[in-house]
Amino acid sequence: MTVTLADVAARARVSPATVSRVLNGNYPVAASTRERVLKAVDELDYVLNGPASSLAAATSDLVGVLVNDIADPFFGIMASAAQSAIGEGASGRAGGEKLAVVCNTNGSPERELTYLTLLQRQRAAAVILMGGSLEDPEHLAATAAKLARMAEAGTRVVLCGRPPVPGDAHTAALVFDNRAGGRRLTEHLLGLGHTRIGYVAGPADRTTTRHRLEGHREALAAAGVAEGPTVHGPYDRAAGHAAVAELLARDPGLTAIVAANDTVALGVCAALRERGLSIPGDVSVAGFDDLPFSVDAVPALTTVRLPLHDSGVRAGRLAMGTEDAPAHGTETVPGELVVRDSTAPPRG
Amino acid sequence: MTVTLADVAARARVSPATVSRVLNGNYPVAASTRERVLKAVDELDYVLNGPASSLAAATSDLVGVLVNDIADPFFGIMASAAQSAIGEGASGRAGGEKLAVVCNTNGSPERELTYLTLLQRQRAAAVILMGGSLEDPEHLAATAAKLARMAEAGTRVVLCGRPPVPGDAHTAALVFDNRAGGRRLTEHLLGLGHTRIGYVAGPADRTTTRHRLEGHREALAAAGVAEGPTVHGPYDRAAGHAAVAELLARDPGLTAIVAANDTVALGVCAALRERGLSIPGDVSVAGFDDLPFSVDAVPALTTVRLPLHDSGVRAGRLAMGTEDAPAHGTETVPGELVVRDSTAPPRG
DNA sequence: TCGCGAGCAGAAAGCGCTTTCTATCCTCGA
DNA sequence: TCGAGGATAGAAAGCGCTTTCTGCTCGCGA
Repeated sequence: MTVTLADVAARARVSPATVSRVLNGNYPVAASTRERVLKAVDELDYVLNGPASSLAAATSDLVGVLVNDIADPFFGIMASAAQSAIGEGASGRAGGEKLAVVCNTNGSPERELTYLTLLQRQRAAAVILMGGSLEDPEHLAATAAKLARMAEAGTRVVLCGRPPVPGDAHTAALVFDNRAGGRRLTEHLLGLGHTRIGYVAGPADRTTTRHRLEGHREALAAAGVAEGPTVHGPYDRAAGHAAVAELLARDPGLTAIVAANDTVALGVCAALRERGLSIPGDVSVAGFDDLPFSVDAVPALTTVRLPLHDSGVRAGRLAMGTEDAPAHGTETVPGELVVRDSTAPPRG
Repeated sequence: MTVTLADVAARARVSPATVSRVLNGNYPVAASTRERVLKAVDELDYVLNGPASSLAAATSDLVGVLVNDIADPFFGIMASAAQSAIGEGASGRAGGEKLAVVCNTNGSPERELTYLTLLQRQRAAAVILMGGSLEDPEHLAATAAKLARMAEAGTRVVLCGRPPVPGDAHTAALVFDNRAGGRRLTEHLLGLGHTRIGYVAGPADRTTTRHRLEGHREALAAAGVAEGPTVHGPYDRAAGHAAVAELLARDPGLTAIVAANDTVALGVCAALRERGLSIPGDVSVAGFDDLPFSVDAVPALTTVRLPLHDSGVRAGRLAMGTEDAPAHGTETVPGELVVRDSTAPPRG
């Protein structure tokens, strides 16, 4: 029925052990023997049985990449970068081939845990968690426990764009400096002369949301400017679109709106236009992340650029063990303010 | 060290067989026994060993989703939809949990084959291939052979947005009617009065590219209008941006440009604006796919909407066996022309 | 010439689970 | 009261691979 190692061994007139060694290339095998084995493999069209080999070797070549929303380019870009870094890691020696798989949690804590368990079942070689996490203490604890357990079992754990787990010093973490980015963005607006600034935030219980918002407030406080209206919602266009009505209702004199991210900002822009307000003439708008489409928006979006691709690549390397973990386990990745056409001094 | 089935069995004072049956829920176990086992599982924090169980059962709970570019929302949306459909499939009986993993091929045939092999190694329960494929005969044959082999071994194979493999009647296929979509889009432009239409196509050797282009040409031929300049390039913004110069150089009198997809269209729009040309005043622009940002572009993009989400969900269900395959294995999924502000009658 | 170690191949013991086949215990119906 | 048969639980044989431990064969120095 299916071809097994033993079949190959028989055909090559060697023992199964030898075939295994040829395939894994971690034990000396005479060139002539190797050749004979390889020929048999080829002739029989043999495919290694992954589960069997993982079982025997007690390791697997799976690397899990967990993202909150795979349809969001924010995650897509990071995941793609990580995946390519992981794929490249393979190019070296035989057997180094890792299967990077991305799992979509949809921001749901249960799914996150489910995927983690499934990955744990598979004895994944590494796991990368991308993007902000929920701040629910219970879920945080559950996740931390699970990750600790996995790390203990030899799975490398990497955090990318998510704050490090408090107690744990063993997982490498690349965290985006959302707070500083948020601060800088608002400082830019304040510098332009805005004093009535609305804020469309992400879901209230996410780290990313909180940090960006805190940065915003820091800037406001430092300048002695009162905080404007804030609305929470998901990280999508519809949320931005819907938020505008509420923001304007709460303060019709708003001259600027900061959005949770670029996607939300696009929604804000659309809603503003529908109301006949010009950008940045009537209202300035700013986003976050600098996603690819942001430069093409009209007007082009002022935003904070995050090194999504680079971080993804580094996360992938960390997962492969190709790159050393940052000094204290955690490295803060700064964002860069990108000023474009959607922000300008307030009218008058 | 690690907790095994036997440990749980010992603690629950039953045989390993019984524990296995409780966990898989496919054999009658007395309620009291089950409870005892579950308690032991919980107390010991036992996690099933995936490889071992896959080996013994000769199946696994992995479902592979291959996409060309995970950073592209076109794929992100489909993959996300498929993944949620696959996750839901689990909700029923215990043990139905499948791990949907998305693999990024970057449009590279080698990587596609590599991932397929890796999935084959893992004895994946199903594989979904998303998006157009390369038209290289050799690669096509290699892929077809591999898929046939996998199907034979019990892996369900689903194609989504990719033409069916010629010889094979066993794999379900959802194919987008790119040709009809392309035709309709160009008919719309012709109806508006355009006769000098440029085309920014995708990579020359992809099915998606060819079908859309053929539809375009059909419309042109039917109307007796001569074909305008065509430029090939990747499916990204930069390609659209770069193509404009060449298109205009070849025919400075162009009144409309059709892009391979919305992302490319965005690049076209940006380049047009940089040259001081207005849209649709000077040049009409049309895209394809109706990605989320297209409605927010200024002007909003005329495009062809593909039911990306729905198709993804259906592909997921097909992979789970939750939905019956279409009658002849293949189903053609139509696109819908969406007319927005980026197209208008040519000036004068 | 003999012995020793390097170099290579094989034997065999699992890895942790599933599943068939068996054994046991009841519960009924006659 | 006895036997048949349903309902559960256990024993044990693998699933296909990796890897340790052994064993053999040479080549070379003494």
